[in-house]
Amino acid sequence: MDSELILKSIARHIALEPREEEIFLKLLQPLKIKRKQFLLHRGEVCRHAVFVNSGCLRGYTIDANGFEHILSFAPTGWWIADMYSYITQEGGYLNIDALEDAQVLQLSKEHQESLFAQVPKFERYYRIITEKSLVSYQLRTLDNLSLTAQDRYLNFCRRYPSLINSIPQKYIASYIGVTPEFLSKMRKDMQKQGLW
Amino acid sequence: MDSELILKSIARHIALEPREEEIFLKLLQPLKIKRKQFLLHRGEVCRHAVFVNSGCLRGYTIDANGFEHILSFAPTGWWIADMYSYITQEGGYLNIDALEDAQVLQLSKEHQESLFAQVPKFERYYRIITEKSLVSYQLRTLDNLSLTAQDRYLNFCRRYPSLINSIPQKYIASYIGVTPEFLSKMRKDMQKQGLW
DNA sequence: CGTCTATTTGAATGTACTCAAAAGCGGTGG
DNA sequence: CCACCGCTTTTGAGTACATTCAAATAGACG
Repeated sequence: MDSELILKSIARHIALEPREEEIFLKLLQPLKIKRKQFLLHRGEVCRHAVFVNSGCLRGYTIDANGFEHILSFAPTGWWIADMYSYITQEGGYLNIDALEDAQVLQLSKEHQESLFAQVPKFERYYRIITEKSLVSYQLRTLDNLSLTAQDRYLNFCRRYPSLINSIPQKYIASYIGVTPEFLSKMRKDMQKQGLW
Repeated sequence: MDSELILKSIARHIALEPREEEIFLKLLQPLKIKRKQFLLHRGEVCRHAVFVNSGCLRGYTIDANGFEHILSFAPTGWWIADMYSYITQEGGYLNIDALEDAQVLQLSKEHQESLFAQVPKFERYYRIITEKSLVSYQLRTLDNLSLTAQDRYLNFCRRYPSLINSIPQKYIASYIGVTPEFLSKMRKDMQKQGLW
């Protein structure tokens, strides 16, 4: 199990003693996922928070007309879960699958509670990363309210530069809330305008 | 200072001893705000998280064309802040003002840290309410990606029934991401269709 | 009661979508 | 190693949802 990345990620927010690191690592369950494989289907209970050691996952819904809408990408170094379901332990609304072969570390809800009991500092860690995630969804909400599709795309490129050339364009369209056809046309226009 | 509501609100997530309640309440600073009065201007540092004891506040941005976009309402019993600014203590992007005369309790960032040091349970409380807030922004993001304006309005009515008849309609339009004119037309259509 | 703000209404416009089809690209097997 | 297949991207024409701008009406607060 490769634990270097996750420990580094945690060290940015709280300081752990070797003993505490050990407690934490023992609660994690490594898992390999192939491209297109599902970690979670809508309606299931999300029993784990998942840290991505390598590869890239996505969380998305399917609407009444059968269209996919991507809520989040989780490239290397990110956490992903159906937060609603993880918190309530009721059936969720997200599908989670892999865009590329991936290696992840899973932390079950029970193990997380056990972790909080043994090493209360982790309450702080998860509070802080939840706060940061909250802020990014707030910014995204404001983007959706105030920006044109073109500006949302430019923002996406600034925020996720590593994804632009590593995932199919249609997923970016789905994330920013336009059709793949329209994103294609926008990009063509942007090239003509020299914005690209 | 009226502390009943905030204590009840906290009791839903963590159990406090009388001593701990006392520590907490001493860190709060009560404040009265009149309608249209600002608690925070964009660019300022958000030094307090604010709990609304009575009245209603809103957080919003103004875009490049001068249009307001409401990120959040905070009716009685809710917290509000410019989370980005509160976390980083750098200049924020939100304006916060009162839609009605309000009474609030302010918790400064410094006092919050002091609270965490004295009563670590509060890490848990703020983690949990941040998680819930995160989920609601995730749902809102999915609504923005997948629903028509009419369905976003219907969702708003289900989620904030108390606001529908207590705040000007144009603020609801701003929150769901349409112009006031269009919301007015939608409502008329919905009445014709008998959806209302 | 008067004034200021919010809401409604209508016509013209624009941004993004739908549907259909062609072109491009990448992986896999022969 | 090339050819084929499936998936992604591009292109185009027609359409729909929502906006803009302007003006009239309604409503709320001092």
